[in-house]
Amino acid sequence: MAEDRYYITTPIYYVNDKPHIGHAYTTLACDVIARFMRLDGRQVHFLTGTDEHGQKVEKSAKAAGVEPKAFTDQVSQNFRDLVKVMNFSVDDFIRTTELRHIKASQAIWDALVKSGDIYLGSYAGWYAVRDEAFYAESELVESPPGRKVAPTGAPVEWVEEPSYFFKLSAWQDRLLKFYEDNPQFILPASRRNEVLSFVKGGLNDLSISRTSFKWGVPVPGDDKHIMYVWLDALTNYITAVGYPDTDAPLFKKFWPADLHMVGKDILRFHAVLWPAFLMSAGIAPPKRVFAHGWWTNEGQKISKSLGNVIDPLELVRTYGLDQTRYFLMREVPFGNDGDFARKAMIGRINAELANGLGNLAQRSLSFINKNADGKVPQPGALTDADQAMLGAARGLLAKMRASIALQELHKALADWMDVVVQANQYIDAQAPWTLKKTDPKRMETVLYVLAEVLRQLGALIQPFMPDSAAKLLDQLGVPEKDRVFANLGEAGALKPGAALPAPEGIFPRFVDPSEAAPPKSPPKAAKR
RNA sequence: GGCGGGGUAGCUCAGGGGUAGAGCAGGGGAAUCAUAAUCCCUUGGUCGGGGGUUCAAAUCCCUCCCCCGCUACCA
Repeated sequence: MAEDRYYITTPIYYVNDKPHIGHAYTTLACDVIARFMRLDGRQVHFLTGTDEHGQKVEKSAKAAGVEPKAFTDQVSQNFRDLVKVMNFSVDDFIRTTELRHIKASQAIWDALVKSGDIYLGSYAGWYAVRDEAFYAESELVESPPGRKVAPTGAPVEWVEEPSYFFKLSAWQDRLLKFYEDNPQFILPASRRNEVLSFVKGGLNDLSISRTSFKWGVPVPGDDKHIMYVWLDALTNYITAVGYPDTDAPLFKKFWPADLHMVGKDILRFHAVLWPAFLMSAGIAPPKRVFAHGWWTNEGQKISKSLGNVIDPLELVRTYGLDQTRYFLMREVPFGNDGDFARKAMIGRINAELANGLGNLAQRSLSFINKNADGKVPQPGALTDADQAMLGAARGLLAKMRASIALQELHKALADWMDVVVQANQYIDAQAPWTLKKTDPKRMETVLYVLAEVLRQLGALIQPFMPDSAAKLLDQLGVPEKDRVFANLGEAGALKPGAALPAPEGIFPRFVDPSEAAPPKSPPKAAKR
């Protein structure tokens, strides 16, 4: 029996960025899981938000001539807009500049102090003014020989500033034990290995305060310091459920979180620092951190300097919302890096959505509309073929549930697609258009089976493509309240005789504008 | 350099001692309910190179070549 609650989070996004495909991808994966869990009967808390502190924000605000808070009010809106456009079903949107978060951050700080894991020391290192960054001794390069500079070529100087430290070094063994006791804390497994070897290599204490700028959460009792951004940022996950009030209803219900979804670039902060902070503060660590991969654009690494950043809003405009959601979840084994190729996108839309599910629904439903009086057909005795078809559709939930539990989102879609293909094979093999003339009763049975299969397919695709799934279920006359997974299988089977609305297309083919009307004879350049 | 993962059909990848697989692409055919969508059949690979163990190796061992990830404090 599955637990009836589920807490899932995205990272909080750094407001200095414009939302790009990476942000959309992370939150989309969470949205799919959150929707799946809700439909599967769980109470879900789905959190996203924005990280609004740090030196870069302070600088950007200054450059824009406004106070940091006014600046972040403005830019964090971009991320709230993304939530709307992508149809993300978030339950809470947290901002690190909110009072509740500042209180929570200071509270966890106090808890770390109380546990004896914080001490005052000084942070020293090679600092490059030009890069505004510290570099490790090992990162420095000699150029020209004898003179050490940053890998970026910037000159460095040795600087020291007072800083509070977290005794991370003391947590190595406890972290390793934690990983060992919770083998699925880090997924995919390959990432787990990386983290393990990193921790086994030894941990240094971590500088967790700064004095060089002001835009952050003040360290309790020492206003000259602000908290290190990562300690501040990670704390959002408990802020949102009521910390420091560990008796708060949300906290008691939802902590520890079931899943922190993150990009592979920030895995370590979540898989090493965060559990150490939490355990030190006497709070249970989350159950899982999943690190997903990155996208390339037509085989090219994405970067601002290359100018090939993918704008999710643009994708939605061009290909449609559900098509975009489907492609991102379907194209790549979740966890791996993937390539966004226009050709692949169009291929998926047309082959799987338009020709696969769309056409299956259209041919089935319009046949019912024309030949079964526009009502749910009356099934007779089921043949082996019928039962095999129904069995495949009704067995889908269990398969998809198993995949979603391990964040194998692509696998859930592959299993779903298998049933779409099987249904197209079924309709061809049963040929209701022939049965219409030879055995109308049998035809009704076949059509009923098809309608039932479509109902399962529609319900199960809701987490991935909410709007399109709703259209399909509308056409099957399934009331909104009956679209939860508890109604899959025989429990919520369609009632023969129920009137069905006239069907209409769900997924149009994507016609590539650049190929739509090829010129008959390419105009030859006039030579003269 | 160290640790880890990988190199299998044109493309993306699954398989992991016993007659080489899937999807897409390519070729042929059937059907005409449907968004000209669908279905069936099919071409195609000495499984990175070399060596070894074995009755038998894509699969185990050795070695070489190539690719990718991680190797601490920028979100």
